[in-house]
Amino acid sequence: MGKGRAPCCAKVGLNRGSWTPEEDMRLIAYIQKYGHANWRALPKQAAGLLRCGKSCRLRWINYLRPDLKRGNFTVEEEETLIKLHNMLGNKWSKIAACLPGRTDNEIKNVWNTHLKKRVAASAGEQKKGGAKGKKKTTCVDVPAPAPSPSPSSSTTTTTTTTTNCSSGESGEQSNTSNELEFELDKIEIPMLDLGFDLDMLLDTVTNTHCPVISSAPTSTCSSASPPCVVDDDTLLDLPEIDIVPELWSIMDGEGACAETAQAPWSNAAPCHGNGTEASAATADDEDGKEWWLEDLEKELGLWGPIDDYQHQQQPDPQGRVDPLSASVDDPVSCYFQAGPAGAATSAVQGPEASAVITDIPVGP
DNA sequence: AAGCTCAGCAACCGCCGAGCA
DNA sequence: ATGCTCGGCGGTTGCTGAGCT
Repeated sequence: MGKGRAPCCAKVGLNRGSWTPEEDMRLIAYIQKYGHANWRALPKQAAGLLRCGKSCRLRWINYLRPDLKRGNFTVEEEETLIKLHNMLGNKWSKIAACLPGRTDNEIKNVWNTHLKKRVAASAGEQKKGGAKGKKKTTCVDVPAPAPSPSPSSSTTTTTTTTTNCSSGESGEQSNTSNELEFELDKIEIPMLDLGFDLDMLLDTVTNTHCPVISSAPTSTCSSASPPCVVDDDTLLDLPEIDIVPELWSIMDGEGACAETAQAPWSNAAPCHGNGTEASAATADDEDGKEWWLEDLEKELGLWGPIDDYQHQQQPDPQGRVDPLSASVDDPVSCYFQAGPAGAATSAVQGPEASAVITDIPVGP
């Protein structure tokens, strides 16, 4: 199957590399309005979004999705990840299904950068002077077969994780669902603040559908969940992105979404990494609904007073200028130049204040 | 202060399975 | 039954910033 498949996109004329805030906003705006039933058609329909569908999908799933957690992994999450990896191997999507708000890419990165070493160290300690010359790149990274339950009796530290340094992928792939259930049954996973138990995990792993996610106020638009169903009326079964209505006014130019969409999940702001800025944001936001946009703006470096933002747009020592600054003809760029926070605030105060933005073409 | 190294992360690449005509 | 399209997954790459010399 799938042989002779054409590239997902013609690589000519499409942007590559890092996403610009403008592209992010276009993607968000489009998905908010039309959903993402067809990733490949999305860039064509979202005028001005010169990205291949795959790229859009990845960007959405890994970065723009509103139900993403941001910030460092908690200790519980790390331990959960370690144990799940021990059971599942490099099945990042399945692991991600059990870590709400975390993406497979993020998990993969965390594993490769942090946990792999930690587990390696733990395994080294456990072996107590055993073979010390482990090859960093091959050991640990190899998916470990489901270990014997005995080491898992300890519940707290990562030393319970066994590391299989055999080469190849012999182990993990052999796990059947039944075997997995068997193993899962015996392993206590510290999902203390994740709010779900082993049964739920079991369901997650066997069904590739995480009840934790689905039970959350957000929809199940994680990378491991079924695709959102798009209906022309309801558009999609994904959480309404809580872009401030003013932004929609700005984007649409016609105030199509001017009425505040009280998203059901809006009160359940995802866990921000360090809570401090989140709490500050929500404190400033009386409705508690603008956290996500604020967070996104912060992530995009767009957050802050206009002066600050404009200051950011100064050429760096290498003389590089943010592309947004260079494309002042683009109304979207103008919007970002002015700073979305300021623009949004202005929009609240008066539509004419944000009149610089007339339209972001997000429709087909 | 400058250069170098390394860790972290976002994005890309290629393959696979499912679904459909 | 076959071939194609599409979404999804896992591995890898490359950029960037922080830390070190």
